[in-house]
Amino acid sequence: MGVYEELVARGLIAQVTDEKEIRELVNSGKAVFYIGFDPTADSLHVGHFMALCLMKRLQLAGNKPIALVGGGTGMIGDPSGRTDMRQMMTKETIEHNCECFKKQMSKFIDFSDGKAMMVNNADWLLDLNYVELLREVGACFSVNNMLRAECYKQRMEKGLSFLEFNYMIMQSYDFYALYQKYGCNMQFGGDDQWSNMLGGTELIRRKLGKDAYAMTINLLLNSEGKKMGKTQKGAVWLDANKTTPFEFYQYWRNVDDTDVIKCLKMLTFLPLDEIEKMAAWEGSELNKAKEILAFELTKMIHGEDEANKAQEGARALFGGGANTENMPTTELSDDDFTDGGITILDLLLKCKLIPSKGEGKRLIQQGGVSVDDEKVTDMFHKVEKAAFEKGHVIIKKGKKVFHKAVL
RNA sequence: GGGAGAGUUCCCGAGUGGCCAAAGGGGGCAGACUGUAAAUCUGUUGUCAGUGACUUCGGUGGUUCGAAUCCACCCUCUCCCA
Repeated sequence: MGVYEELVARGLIAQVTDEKEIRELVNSGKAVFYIGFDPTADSLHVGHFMALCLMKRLQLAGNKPIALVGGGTGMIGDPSGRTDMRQMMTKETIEHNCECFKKQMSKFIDFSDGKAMMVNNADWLLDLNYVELLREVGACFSVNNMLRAECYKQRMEKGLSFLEFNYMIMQSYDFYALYQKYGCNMQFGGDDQWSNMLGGTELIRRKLGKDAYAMTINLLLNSEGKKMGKTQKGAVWLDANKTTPFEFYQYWRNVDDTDVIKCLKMLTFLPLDEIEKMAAWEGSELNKAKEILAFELTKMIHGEDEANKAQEGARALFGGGANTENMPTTELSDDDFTDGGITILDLLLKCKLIPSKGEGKRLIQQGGVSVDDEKVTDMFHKVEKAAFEKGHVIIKKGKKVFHKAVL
């Protein structure tokens, strides 16, 4: 089985421009491909991770990846699939984010000995001259076609500014530039990028008379059709400071039954036949598969040590015993105490477990708070300093959120 | 440039002088049931020292005892015409 077949079997491939050509190119390790990442935040998230995995898989098969950081396209903002305009970012933010991306990427992809490259499209996009650009590529784009692009559909109703409309041209130009500079003959991206990518192949064909290919990856959607890797707090980040390894582990440990196998296939490097065996598991047995998924992913991103810690921590907490070692922790100082104690509401607030006292009261009234395994029923409850004699106090919010407060 | 319409709480969306911290839905949070799952059911969902006070209906002023609601100006967006 070649890489291409494996990608198909894992459910990663969404659309391709020319299946036969691409299969041959990829399987023979002759592809020089790029994936673009726009610096919309200071950390990569799960969606990016999937793209990086794909890069890795292809690299292992002998193909050469180019990771493109969108220092230039980030100045425009991609309107694909969005209903409103992106907030414009300052140059400084973009540059900062690019740096963060670079660091994270080099953890996954081997950039040594020219096995892979990292480029920034700011290097060529920012120097473009408007009139020259129009004369060079403007004639190659049909506004009629662009307006028909699926990814702008929503924006045709709510409004699309000229700024964002140009995003497709910038991305197409990237592909065109990379083709000429580095012989990049293929582009990968999320399925929402399809029209932008076609813009690039079209441009290369028209300007250079050469064929280039595009392939999109299925977006990681859960059974309800929503993008995975998002929580109510925002994205699940790869940066340990933004999403702790434990939180990261828990996110995957808690995916829906219906999504486990799909995630294993799409995100992990476990052999397909192993995953197929897990697919036969039923009922609560699936919990084992979820543990494997959570462990594998945490290992890839935060290393084996962190993955072990997260797993042990989770097992201990949910298994009954209290392993407090890797729990999120808040340090309290003497100032937080009055008359030798701290009220439960202040304590929750201090640990950032509640955004307001009103919410804290509700939690307590509904029986969602425990301190050292004792349910708190009184909203004026005071935690005495004596409770900290052993060094810490364990607060449980709801069923799954544990927090340690130390003095 | 001319004309029409819209902007409400996390999101969608009712409300058109006092009974409005603002219907309904979604989402979130908590409880029950479970497998740290889903589905379902229940409660809850502006802030605070909670029989009360304070801030919130695009912005700024105004009318009024009283404004999300009326008036003026401004900003943003959509649609039609050029």
